[in-house]
Amino acid sequence: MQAAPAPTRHDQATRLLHQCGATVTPARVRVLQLLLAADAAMSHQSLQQAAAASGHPFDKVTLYRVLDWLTGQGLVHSVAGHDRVRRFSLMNPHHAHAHFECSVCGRLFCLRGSLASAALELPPGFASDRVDITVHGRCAGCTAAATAPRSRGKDPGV
Amino acid sequence: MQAAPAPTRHDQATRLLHQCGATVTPARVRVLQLLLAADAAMSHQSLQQAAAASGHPFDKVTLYRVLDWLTGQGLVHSVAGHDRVRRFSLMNPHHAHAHFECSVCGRLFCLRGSLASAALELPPGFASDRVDITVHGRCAGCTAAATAPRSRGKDPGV
DNA sequence: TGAAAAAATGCAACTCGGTTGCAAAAATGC
DNA sequence: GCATTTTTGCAACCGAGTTGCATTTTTTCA
Repeated sequence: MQAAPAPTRHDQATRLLHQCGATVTPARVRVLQLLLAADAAMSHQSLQQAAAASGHPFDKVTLYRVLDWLTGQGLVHSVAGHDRVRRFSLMNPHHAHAHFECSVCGRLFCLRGSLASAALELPPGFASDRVDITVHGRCAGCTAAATAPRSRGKDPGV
Repeated sequence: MQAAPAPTRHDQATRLLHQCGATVTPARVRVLQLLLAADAAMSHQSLQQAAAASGHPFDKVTLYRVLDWLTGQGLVHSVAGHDRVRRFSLMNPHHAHAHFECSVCGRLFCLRGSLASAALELPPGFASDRVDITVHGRCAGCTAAATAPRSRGKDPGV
C-alpha cells in the first residue's frame, strides 16, 4: 500500500462507479481503489487501517455503508471466513468462482479459472441456487515462510 | 421438543462420550442429546433456547466451552453461515460432506452422499488441504411454505 | 476413605464485528 | 437560490464469542 495509489486506479474506480450510474463519492472511489490494489480480499478492519495509513481514515459506519452499497451494486462481493469476519473483493468477471482461505494467515483469495461443477444430490424438496466452494490450505506466502522460516514474521493481520 | 428426550438418545450420547474416553458430564450429554435430536445444525442460541425450554438452561459460557470441547474431540463440527453465526452438528461418518444453507430460513443442513470432488486449479505455491462446499438455496420446508403459503408462519428462528 | 489435584461450571466483564438513530454536510433537482 | 435527496459522521447500541476468576464437581492416589 503506497502513500498515493496510482492515478490509473483512481480513474478505474471512478469509471466503475460511473458505469453503474450512481453518485461518485470520494469514499466509494477510495474503497474501490484499495480493493483494486489488493491481492486478497480485504476485511473492514484492513480497509480502515489502509485508509488510515494513507492519511485519510474512514469513518467506521461510512465504510460499512459503502461496502454494503458496493455489494448491492454488484461491484464487490463479500465472503465470511472461518473467523466470522467478512472480507470484500472486487466482483470478478468469472461469474461463479471459488475461494481460497489460508489456514495460517487467514487471508482469503478469489480463485479464477475452471470451477468444478459440483453435482450434489439434494434431499427431496431442496432447491439449489448457488454453490460456494472454499478451498482451505496454505497460501503461497505462508508456504514460502514455512520452508524458509528466516523470512517469516510478517503477519498480514488481515 | 419433548419435556424429556427419549432415553435412547441419552444412552447414545453417553456412549459417544465414553467412546472418546473423557468425563461424561451432564452438560455434554445434554448438548449431544439436543444435537442428536436436531434435523439441522444448531446455533449456540438455538441450543440455549432448547435447553431453557426443557427447564434446564445452560450457562452461556459453559455451552460455548462444551461445544468447543466436542468439536475438539471430533464428535461435532461447526460451520459458519452467511450470518456469521456458527452452527453445530454431529460429525457424521461421511468424512467430507457438503452443506446446504437455506437462504430463506437460514437453517443449515449437512448433505450426505456423493460429494463432488472439486478439481480446482490453484495458483502456484498454494496447497490445498480441504474443500468446503456449501449449497445455497431453499430448503424443503421453505419451498413447501412458499407453494402453500397458508401453512406458513413457522420461523425456526435458528 | 479422605485430602490434593484436575477438570468442569457459573458469573461478570469484556472484545469485536456490525447495526441503528440522528444530526450535519454535500450533492441533486427545480 | 432553495427544497429535497443522498451521503457522511458520531454516539450509542446489539449480539456472538472470549477471558478471568471463583466455586463446584470429578478424578487421583496415598
